[in-house]
Amino acid sequence: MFACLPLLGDITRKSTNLLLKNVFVRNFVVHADHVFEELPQGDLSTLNSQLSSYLRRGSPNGTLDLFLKMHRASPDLSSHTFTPVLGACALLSYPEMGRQVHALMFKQGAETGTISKTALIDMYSKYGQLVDSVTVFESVEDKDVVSWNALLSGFLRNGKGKEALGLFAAMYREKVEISEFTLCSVVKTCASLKILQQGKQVHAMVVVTGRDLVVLGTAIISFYSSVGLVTEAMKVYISLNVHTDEVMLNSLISGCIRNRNYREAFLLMSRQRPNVRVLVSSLAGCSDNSDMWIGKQIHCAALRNGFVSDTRLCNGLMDMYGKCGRIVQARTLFRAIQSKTVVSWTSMIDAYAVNGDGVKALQIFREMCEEGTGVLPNSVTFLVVLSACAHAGLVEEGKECFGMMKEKYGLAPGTEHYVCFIDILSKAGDTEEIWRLVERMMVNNNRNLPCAIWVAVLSACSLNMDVTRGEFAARRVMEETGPENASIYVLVSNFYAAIGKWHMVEEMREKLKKKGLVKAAGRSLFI
DNA sequence: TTAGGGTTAG
Repeated sequence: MFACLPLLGDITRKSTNLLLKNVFVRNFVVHADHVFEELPQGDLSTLNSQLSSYLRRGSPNGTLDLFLKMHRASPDLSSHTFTPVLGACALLSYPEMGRQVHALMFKQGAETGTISKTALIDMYSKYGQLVDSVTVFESVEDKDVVSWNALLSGFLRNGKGKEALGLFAAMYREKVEISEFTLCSVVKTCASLKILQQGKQVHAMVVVTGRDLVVLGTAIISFYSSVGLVTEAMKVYISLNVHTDEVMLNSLISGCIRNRNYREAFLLMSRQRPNVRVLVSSLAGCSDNSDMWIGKQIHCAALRNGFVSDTRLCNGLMDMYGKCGRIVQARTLFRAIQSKTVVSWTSMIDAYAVNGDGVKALQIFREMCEEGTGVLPNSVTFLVVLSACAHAGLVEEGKECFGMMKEKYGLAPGTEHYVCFIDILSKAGDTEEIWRLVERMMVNNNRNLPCAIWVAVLSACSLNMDVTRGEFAARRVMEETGPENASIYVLVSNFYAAIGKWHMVEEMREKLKKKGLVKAAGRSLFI
C-alpha cells in the first residue's frame, strides 16, 4: 500500500526519534539547537492545541519542533497530535518525513478516523503523490464532505481537472451534501479547463444557494477572467458589492491585464495601493501579451510604491523586458537585485536565450554555478540552458550541460530536457548518438517513450535525412499521438515529403481531411 | 481535516 509500511517493523521509538532528529538537523537548522529542550508543561490536549496553533500562525517548523519533543517524552500520542503534524509536513514539502509520521500513526492505531485520513489525503496530494491520496480516500469508512473535498482539491492541485470533475459527479451520485469548499474547487477546475458552460452552472448554484460570496466570488471572478470574459468578471465584482476585499480586487485587476482591459485595470489599481503580488501577476500578463508599454507603466507603479527592491517584482520585470526584447533593461535590473534567487538567474539566462544570444546565456549560467552565489541551478534552469544551446547550435556546450545536470547536480533529466538534447544532437547531424540515446531510454522505460521524444527524433531524422530511423519514429508518433493533433500529421507528412515518399504524404493529408482537422495558422507578433 | 489573487523562470 505505502512505501513506508515495510519499514514498520523497524520503527521503534528510538529509530523514529533518530530519523526525526536527522530530518531536523538537515532541514531545520534554525531549530536544531532547541530539540533537546524540555517539553513545555501541559497535558496532551493542551500540547495538541499548541501544535495546531503553531500551524495556524504559519510556523510549521514550530509544530514539528514541539512534536519531536512530545514524541521523545511519551510514546502515546493521539490522533489530534498527528493531524497538525501532517499539515506541517505537507507545508514543508518533506515527503520522507510525512511517510514516517504516517507509519507512526499506523503503529499507534491513530490513522483510522475520518479526520486523520483526510489529513493524509491532503498531505499526499500536496506531495504530488495522488495514488496514495486515492488509496487513503478509498480506505475511509465514513467519508464526509471534507474527505471528498480534500481529494477534489488534490486532483485540482495536481492538474487533474478531468478527474476532479469526475469526482464531483461521483459526489452528486453519492448524494454528498456539497459545501463552499466543493464549489470553490469545482469553479477553479472549470477555470483551469477553460470550460465555460460548467463554470456558469457552478456560478448559478452559488447564486441559488446563497453561499459565502467573498471567497467563492473571487474564484468566480477569476474563472470568468480565465475564459476571457472579463466583462462578466466585472459584473460579478460589482454585483457582490464587496469593495474592501484586497484579494478579490487583485483577482479582477490581474484578469483585466491578462485580457488587455488596461484602462479598467489601472482604474481599479488607483482605488487602493497595489501590493507586490498583483503587480507581479500583472507583469506576467504583460509578458504573455508582449505589451511592454503597459509593463513599463507597472514598472512606474512599482517605483511609486517603493517595490523595486523586491526580488519577485524584479524577476517579473526582467522577464517582461526580456520577452519584449529589451535585454539591456533586463540586465540592468538583474545586476541591481541584491538577493538573486534561482528564478532571477534563470530569467536572465532565458532573456539572453530568447533573444538569440546563446553565448551570453551560457556565460550567465556559468556565473550562476560559481561558488558564492548561494544558488543552485534547478531543472528549469537546465531546460533554459539546453534550449539556448539548441537554438544557438552550441553542441559541445549543450552536451556538457546535459551531463552536468545529473552528474554534478543530481537532477534527473525530464522529457523536455531529452527533447532539447535531441535537438542539440540533431543540429550536429549526429543521428547515431540520438539513436543510442533513444535505445538507452527505451531500455530504461520498458520500451515506452513519450510522444514528444518521438516527435523530436522524427524532426532530427527529417533534418538529417535519416530515412530508416525517421520512418520508425514516424510510426511511433502516429501510434502515440491523439487523433486531434493536426500539427503532428503535418510534421509526419513533411518528413515523408522530405524523403520523397509522396504516397505517404497523400495518406497523411487524407487522414487530416477525414478527421476534419485544420492546423492552427502561425502568427507573428506584428500582424 | 478541505476553498479565494494563474506573484516570478521552462
